[in-house]
Amino acid sequence: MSWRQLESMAPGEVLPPEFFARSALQVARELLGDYLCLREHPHGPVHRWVIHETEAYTGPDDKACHAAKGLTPRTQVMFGAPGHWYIYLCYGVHWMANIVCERQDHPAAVLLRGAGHADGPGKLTKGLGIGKQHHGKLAVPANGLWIETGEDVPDKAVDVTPRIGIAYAEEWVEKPFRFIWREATHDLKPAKWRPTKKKRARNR
DNA sequence: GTTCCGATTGTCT
DNA sequence: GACAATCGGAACA
Repeated sequence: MSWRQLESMAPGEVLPPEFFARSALQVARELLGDYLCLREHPHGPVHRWVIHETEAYTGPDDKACHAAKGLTPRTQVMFGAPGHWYIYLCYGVHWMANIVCERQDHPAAVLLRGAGHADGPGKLTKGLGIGKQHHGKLAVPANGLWIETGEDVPDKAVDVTPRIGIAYAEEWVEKPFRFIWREATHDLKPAKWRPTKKKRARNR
């Protein structure tokens, strides 16, 4: 039974911080079908994109999780309260949108990889206009970026795979921490795993 | 169809 | 100074 059913939330309700105060794996799975919502101006239109792909970064022991290297200025929001946005620049090019999970002092987060017609985390943030201005903010409508309940997605419609782009994470590379809502993505190209250029050079 | 590669900058060593 | 939770386009098959 999902948290949503326990709390009997109707579709279209804002997910409160408590929703995220659980394991990143559980949150990542349940976010499928929910709406990523953005409003640029207080009186501007609300953009709602259905979330169809997520990844869980589970804590300080997870070598793929940025917080595995300890508390730094960049990662400190992951060590804080759940329900806040952790947003960072990847490859000097793309902003990644993550929402902090678990509890204070247990760094964990869920990366939003696909929503609406965007089939990658960089396209998602670019398409919606998410950037460093949202970093560290609580995910509530007053801050312009939040998540609302959508439909429940059944397990049979969900693919679970290893995470993308984390070839350095040793025994955590193969963990099935990526969740894809298949029906929502069948006409999008799936993200392919590929080692980074430098890793390829090293392996030659 | 697949594979390769550069872009571009914050972060950590 | 190395490298990164990516992407789009070019080159090749």
